[in-house]
Amino acid sequence: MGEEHSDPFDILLRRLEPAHLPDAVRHAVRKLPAAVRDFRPNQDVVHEGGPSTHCCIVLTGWVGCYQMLEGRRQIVAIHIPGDTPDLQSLHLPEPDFGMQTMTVASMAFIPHTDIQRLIAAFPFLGAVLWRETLLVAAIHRAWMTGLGRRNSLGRLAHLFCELYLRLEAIGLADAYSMPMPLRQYDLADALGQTTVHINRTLQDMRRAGLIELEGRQLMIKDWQRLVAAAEFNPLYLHLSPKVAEL
Amino acid sequence: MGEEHSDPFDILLRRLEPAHLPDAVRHAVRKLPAAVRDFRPNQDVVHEGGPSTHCCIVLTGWVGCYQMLEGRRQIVAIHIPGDTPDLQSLHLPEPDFGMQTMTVASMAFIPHTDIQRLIAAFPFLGAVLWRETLLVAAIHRAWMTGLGRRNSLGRLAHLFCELYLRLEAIGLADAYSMPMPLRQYDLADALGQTTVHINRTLQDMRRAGLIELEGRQLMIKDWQRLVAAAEFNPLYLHLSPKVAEL
DNA sequence: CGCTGGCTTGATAAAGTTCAAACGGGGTGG
DNA sequence: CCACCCCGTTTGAACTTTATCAAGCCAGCG
Repeated sequence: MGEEHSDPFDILLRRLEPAHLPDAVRHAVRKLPAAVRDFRPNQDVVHEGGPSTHCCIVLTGWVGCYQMLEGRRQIVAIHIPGDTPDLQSLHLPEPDFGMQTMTVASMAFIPHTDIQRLIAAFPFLGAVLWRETLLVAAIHRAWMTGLGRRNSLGRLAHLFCELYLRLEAIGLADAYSMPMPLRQYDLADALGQTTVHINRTLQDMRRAGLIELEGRQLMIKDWQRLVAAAEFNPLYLHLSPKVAEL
Repeated sequence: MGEEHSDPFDILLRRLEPAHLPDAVRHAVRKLPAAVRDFRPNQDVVHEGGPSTHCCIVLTGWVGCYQMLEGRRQIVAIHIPGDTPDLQSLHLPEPDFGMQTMTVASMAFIPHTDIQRLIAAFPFLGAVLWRETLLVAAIHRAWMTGLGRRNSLGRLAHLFCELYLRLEAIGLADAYSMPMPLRQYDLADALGQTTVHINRTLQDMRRAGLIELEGRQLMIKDWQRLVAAAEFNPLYLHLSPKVAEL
């Protein structure tokens, strides 16, 4: 992984590319002050408690947002490079969830004040960031439907379909092959089940020839049947139209 | 219910009161063109398919947002008067969910173009509406955690706590008594369970002295124990501080 | 070589679903 | 005014899915 020390905003701007930000905005974004921090896996991303003062961008690695109940964890979002997991803190500074790395990861932190200033100067950027938060909410809704109405296999299948398309959109997956750094207990906590049951369902999926999964790499063996098993409709991801190809 | 024919924006502005919109903005909002429509219960709120061109405001009654899977429904949001269920359509015009009235209801519809114009003129209004969509997402997260990690009683208890506070905030509930127009099958579809099971759990809650529920009216008999059973933390609703009183 | 973290297996229990039928109250039409 | 019907609720019994508990496995690493 020849990780060249590039501008931390490359990945964000790539993510926002479909919005066709004007050059002026792109340049202004690049001038934002970003504090980059590196994390180990399973490390909490803490803002020293209290109201948030920064937003973060995932540069590399995967990050999960979660809520805790007595002894139980629910992962409410999984973020990949280019994502902005806590943009909501701009207007809801009191966080309602925690963030945790799922892998080795690096993140950039940008003060709210600077983002606000930029939005004031470029209202279009505000709209683009607003849209980002709406996409997160759309994914939340799809997850709710999975948690409420899909069985174990459907939930796993749906998550794999979603993550494949999201990774593919940023160039981190291709040819039905993708990284899958999540542990079985992460999958369990994202899908509202136990590790044991996830393990058994994964075996079912392998036996059914839907997927191959080993060494942190997931291969989708039969996209059509996986989509069918998931009752997956990519609409909610609002990706560029070329997804229709699949 | 002496339903005076008042300005459709009263309820919205009341909802947004904590934001302290300047008078100029309030007046501009009131001048927005609003088409008011009345609905029967269980009626779909259709935008004639295709991309949305309007946003709606719930004026009276309750409205649910839902996603369908083969033969199964998941309610992903419940909206009460003053709520704006599809603000997200401003930036994600392709809807990823349907809307359905849960009661007799009336709604106001406002063209995107007019809202966009107003946001351009008053960026502060844009921020306030953005925040509204973030609140919806925060509620989504709380629901996910319930769907994934709470048992039947916890889910019902949590929903009742949430709805009580939301209704109380707009003056539609008081003294631990609130309207509960949702049918048991609505509760089931919101909480990812079956009507039969919801029915049995409701009986448990009554027997435990947590609630009284009859004639579409819910009385919370023991707020403290209901909160405990729900593991309810009102933070995510971002209501005014006086909620701390409870 | 022995630990550790994550994966796998088995047996048992609990929570929730399914199917089917009955109940009950409010509204309607004869 | 009564009978009926409809919609939502309630009940029962059998069944599935998923959780729980506990132990074993296995590969990579220090």
